[in-house]
Amino acid sequence: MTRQKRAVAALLAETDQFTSAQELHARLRNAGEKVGLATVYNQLGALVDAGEVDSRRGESGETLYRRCDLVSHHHHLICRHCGLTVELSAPEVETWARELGRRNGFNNLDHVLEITGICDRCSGDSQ
Amino acid sequence: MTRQKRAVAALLAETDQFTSAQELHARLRNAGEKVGLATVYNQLGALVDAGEVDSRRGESGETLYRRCDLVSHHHHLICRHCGLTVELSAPEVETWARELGRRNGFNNLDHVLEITGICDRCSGDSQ
DNA sequence: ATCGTTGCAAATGTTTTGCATGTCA
DNA sequence: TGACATGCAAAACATTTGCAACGAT
Repeated sequence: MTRQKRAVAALLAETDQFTSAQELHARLRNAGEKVGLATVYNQLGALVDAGEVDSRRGESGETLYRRCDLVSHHHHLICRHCGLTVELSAPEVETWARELGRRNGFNNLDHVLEITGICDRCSGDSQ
Repeated sequence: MTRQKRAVAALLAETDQFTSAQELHARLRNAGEKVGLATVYNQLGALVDAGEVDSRRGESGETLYRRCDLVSHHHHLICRHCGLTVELSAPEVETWARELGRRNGFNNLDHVLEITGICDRCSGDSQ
């Protein structure tokens, strides 16, 4: 358990939006933490493998990371404006996806579902 | 309407798996077509904007392209082994996603759903 | 002391861009 | 001809890797 490991974990714990490795690294640097970019990538990869962090690809191609609130399989509802993220359980969709895959002759099914929109806070604002 | 434009469109027409720009370019070259990589990217971008081609990000980070069969909003069921792709309409999921977003105070909802699995052909094979 | 972690710098791979050239209409 | 498409080479990114120095236990 190194200082860098702790720093990355701590930053993720207080961030509830999907964030790129580059940005997390920049924030750590700004906060005075001396952490290498490669280490940030390393840690994020490890945390994803450990199931403690979710990752997804942003539109611009970078990988975005966020700590997991739900332990089990879940989906995200994400505000396109401010990045606010709500984690969703969706049993109906799970069943539906598995069933539909099976009906098409597929095994070993998995799926990714992501809902995006503008949250009420951002809709309300003049933003 | 240039020769290159036609070549890219023709290749996409006869390809029904998601394919990277790099690979499409390589195939065009192998087929004797003289097309620049930048032009392939250009064309693919234009076709995506025109709604004639779907794009998604592969696991390794590149963008994959495939001609659209369905004009309207739809989803994909993709074989992780051979890349076989089935286009799906899923009204239940559309409604569900919109409703769930609204219930969380989101407007302007959109979503992405992708189901992956191993198709029967690939399951059957020793592959 | 040992062994995994770190972090720089360089490599990798994809996509974009600048700009001179070619080509369609 | 005149505007736009092309395509090379170089730039711009995100990410990975090699490897020597470092630090936790």
